[in-house]
Amino acid sequence: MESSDLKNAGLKVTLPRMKILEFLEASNVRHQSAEEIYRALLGMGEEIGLATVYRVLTQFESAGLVSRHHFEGGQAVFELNQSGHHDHIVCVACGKVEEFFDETIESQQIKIAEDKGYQVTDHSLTLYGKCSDCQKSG
Amino acid sequence: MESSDLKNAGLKVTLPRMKILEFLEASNVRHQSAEEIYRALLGMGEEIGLATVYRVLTQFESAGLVSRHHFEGGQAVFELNQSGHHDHIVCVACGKVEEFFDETIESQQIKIAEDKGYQVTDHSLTLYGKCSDCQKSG
DNA sequence: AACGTATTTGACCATCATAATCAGTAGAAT
DNA sequence: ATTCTACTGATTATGATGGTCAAATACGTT
Repeated sequence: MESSDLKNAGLKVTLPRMKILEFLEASNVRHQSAEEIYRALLGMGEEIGLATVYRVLTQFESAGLVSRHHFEGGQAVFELNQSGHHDHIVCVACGKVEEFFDETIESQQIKIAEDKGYQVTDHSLTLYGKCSDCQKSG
Repeated sequence: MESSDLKNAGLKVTLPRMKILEFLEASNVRHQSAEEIYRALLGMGEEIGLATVYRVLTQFESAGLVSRHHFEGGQAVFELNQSGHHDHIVCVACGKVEEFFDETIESQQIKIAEDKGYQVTDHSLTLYGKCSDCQKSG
């Protein structure tokens, strides 16, 4: 149930927040920009403002419900935090985003940081390349 | 000599380009935003426009002379491509940026991409954490 | 269920980083 | 030196996102 997610996150249960959360959960596209989410909701006949979408997504991020990624290109994309941590591989031709998790890389990152005296709080790893489909067609 | 760098890159040798390249080579700060570079040049008494700095840095990037990084925070930072490829670790407290290169991570990235059928063209890996100095003081 | 208050919303404007325009200027080829 | 074209710089435009504020709404209390 989504409303409990919102309550657990310390957010008042409001219509726009519910709509956005429901949309993210129902959508089969995992990485979407604020603008895309906004347009999708408009297209579904929902009355919502773009500013609200930005605000709510930022609140969701602070609450740990979503993650914000800055791939190449202007807009940030948001994804629901349902599975655990993972990194991304982005097709530079079609924009498709896939996820992966690699224990070797994860532990190596920690080790590197420790060697340099850093306490890691976060990291971002994104691979860019051409997916198999785009290699054939392009 | 810098002018040959510009010629090799297919760029006409002009005063602003020389000034920016010289500045980057002379500076002991390796990662700087367009605005920072602009202000530094102004401070040195150079007459240059901000638009030119942005334009030239973008040209340098296309020519492979510099790399552009989007760490957290609004502006992109630029760095001269003098050493080979490396990744970054950024202190979230003081903003200090260090560089590292790890063969294990590099090869593992290629392997992951290949397993998924991707042809890697690029990647970006940035670790965020607290450096040893900032751990002590805060 | 109705009320009251503090939060939230949405329309609009502000801002920030960066790109585009365009008239004037400066490289470089003749 | 002249001419042609690419470059520069001031300004304006743009696109993503945050701030403002009056109107609307959620939710604890009666």
